[in-house]
Amino acid sequence: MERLLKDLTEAQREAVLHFEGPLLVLAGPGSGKTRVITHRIAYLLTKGVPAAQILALTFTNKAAEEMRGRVEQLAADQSVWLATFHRFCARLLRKYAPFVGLQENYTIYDQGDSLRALKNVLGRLNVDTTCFNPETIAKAISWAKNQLISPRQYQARRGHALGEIAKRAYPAYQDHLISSNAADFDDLLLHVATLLRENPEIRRDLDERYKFVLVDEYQDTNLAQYVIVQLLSIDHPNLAVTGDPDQSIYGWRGANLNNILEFEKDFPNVHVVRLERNYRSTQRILRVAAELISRNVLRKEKDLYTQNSAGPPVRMVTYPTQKDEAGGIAASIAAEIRSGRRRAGDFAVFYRVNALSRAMEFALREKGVPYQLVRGLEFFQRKEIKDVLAYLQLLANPHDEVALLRVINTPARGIGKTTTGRLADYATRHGVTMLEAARNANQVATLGKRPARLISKFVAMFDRLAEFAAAPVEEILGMVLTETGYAEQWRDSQSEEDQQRLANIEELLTVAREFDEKHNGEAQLEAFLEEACLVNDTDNWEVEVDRVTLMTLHASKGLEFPVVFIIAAEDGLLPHERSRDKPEQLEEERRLMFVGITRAQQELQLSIALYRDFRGRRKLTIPSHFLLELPRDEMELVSAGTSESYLSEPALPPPAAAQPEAPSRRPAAPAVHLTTAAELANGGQPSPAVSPDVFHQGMLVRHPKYGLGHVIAASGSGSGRKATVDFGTHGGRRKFRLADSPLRPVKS
DNA sequence: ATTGAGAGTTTTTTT
DNA sequence: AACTCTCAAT
Repeated sequence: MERLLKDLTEAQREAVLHFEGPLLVLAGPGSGKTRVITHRIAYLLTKGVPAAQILALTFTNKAAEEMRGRVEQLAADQSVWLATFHRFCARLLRKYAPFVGLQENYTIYDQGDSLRALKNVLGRLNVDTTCFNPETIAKAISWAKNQLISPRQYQARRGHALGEIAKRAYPAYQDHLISSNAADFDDLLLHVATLLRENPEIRRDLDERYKFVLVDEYQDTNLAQYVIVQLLSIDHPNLAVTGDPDQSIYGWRGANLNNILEFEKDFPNVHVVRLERNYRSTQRILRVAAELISRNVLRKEKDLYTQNSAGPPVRMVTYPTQKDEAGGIAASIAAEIRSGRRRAGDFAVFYRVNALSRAMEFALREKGVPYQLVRGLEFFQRKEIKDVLAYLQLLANPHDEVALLRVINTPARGIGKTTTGRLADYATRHGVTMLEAARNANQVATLGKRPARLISKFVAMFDRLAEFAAAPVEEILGMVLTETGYAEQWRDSQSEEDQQRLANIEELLTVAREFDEKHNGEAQLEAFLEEACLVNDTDNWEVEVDRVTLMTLHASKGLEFPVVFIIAAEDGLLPHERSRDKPEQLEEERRLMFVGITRAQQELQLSIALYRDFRGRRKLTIPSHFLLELPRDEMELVSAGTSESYLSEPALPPPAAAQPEAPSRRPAAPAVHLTTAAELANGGQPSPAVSPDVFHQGMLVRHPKYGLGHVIAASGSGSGRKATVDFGTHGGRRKFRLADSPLRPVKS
């Protein structure tokens, strides 16, 4: 107990020591929020609350993982259920699926799958998609689900064309999901909310079971999540939520700020703790942040303060072009590293949209500064991965229509749109699944001889696969690849992309093996698929690695860095042009900038470029309105000169000790891109020479200046051997005389 | 049924 | 600039 409380401040202790009854912790940025949650869990455990009665919900796997780690340190061997909302719901639904019209082996559709399903439905409904694309309709349906509006309840607002379409599409889409025994992301929450609402005895059981519910980032909850935690906290109203209204940046995903603003109305006897002291940033940074956020109207006043030092002024830099911006930042980072004052891992660069990362990447590469690029969805969204996983989906759940349609002609086996359309008709008319329809291909009158034969062949192959459905995941995957010959189409290909696809499939096999090992081979196929779609590549981001971090402002939430650069603080980007019309959206953009600013511990630089190339054109920019709202007395305004000065900055020398290469899980197309130590060696000692003959077509190679590339072609021998190498976006294609080139093979 | 050229899009994306 | 989707030709 002593140990638990010793490092806590008065306010933090107050939150930790709160035992029963509702608790609201309003925690400003850098105020030790995670610490409060983890310590509170540990405290509950020492008070004798069984671990099984504690449920802690987060929004990201990363947050859940981090908390798990910290709780384990405080109270080892106590398995508290710490999960994301979606994972918690997914598990619960495995048990209670029949109550909402699903079976236990239901499939989870990710965004891509659900869009596919919607498109199928729209096609069958003959909906005119000229005015509204499927994405827009999907958004409308998703919105309805987040509002817990069922297909039957859905009403279009008068004269709203989109609403009229959604009113037709939503019920059909939902029927389609149910008959496919599938749930989309929104359903995971919607179904659980419905389950709890409509089954009082189940609700009571679960309320009893999870006596202590904790929710992190409560400001980001949507109505469905709100209802779920409320319903779990009626008999045992020990709901403890933490959050910061000023850091709500997911309104566009249905998050409702009122959930946290009105928590006190929901639980009149709530105990409120405010954590306003900041332990992260300098006074100046905090003041800039506070000043900015004070412009928001829809907000609870908060008093942010810190006893940290004042720190240097916040820099506000104007560059001539985006190239100068990227080059200037890269140069100053390189200079700081060279002087030994900072390490690469101390820096982060944030931007509003992913497209802005390009120039930054290029500049860092040029200066030899190692970086990691964090991007949202990547690996599990790739076509080749989704294709292969679709086979597993269908094995786990034969009702899954999206999976069947994806798989039936992949790789191409001559079963086209017309044929699948006829199968679908047959399935609807006879009330069977499409797989069953395919099984009866011979009886489908509309089908010709050849298509029927091809389909039967496919079904036969699928049945052979089905025999392995209970095997370890890696084995199933192996069988899928063998039986379908899916990977063969690329095996002999010369193109770099195809080789990447192969590497990605290899990587999937590795992921499967790791999964099997973790679960002693006892794992369920569904669990693997659940992981595949509920996991995000951002989870792969590594704190430890000594590299500059590049990420969107959204991705930066919850992190901190000694030095932060926010680039492109320009009108149309920050605030984003699509947020300009509505005041509440504008406020969200302001919160987004607030989040970015408050990530900085010691130094902060905001910047704009006078000219920016975007979507293929160069435009004269307008500085962000937000910049006018910052206190000038805390800032230093800099107008950076022309590009010449940056270009003459020398590149970084190679690091003293070669750093061990970070374990990049996805070698071919990592979501977290890591420049390697060798890429750093710009002008450094050459690595030991290799014979030109070891290079061959398809090989992954590394060049000190251009980074990783693939050998497209290689010919000749000995000192005359030449190769063409593709370095992707930044280096392009280049030819080398191998004997004289600094190219080195990369073992993969 | 497959392929390729042209047209149309374009935020953020915890799950 | 880069990507996806559609439609028309093969």
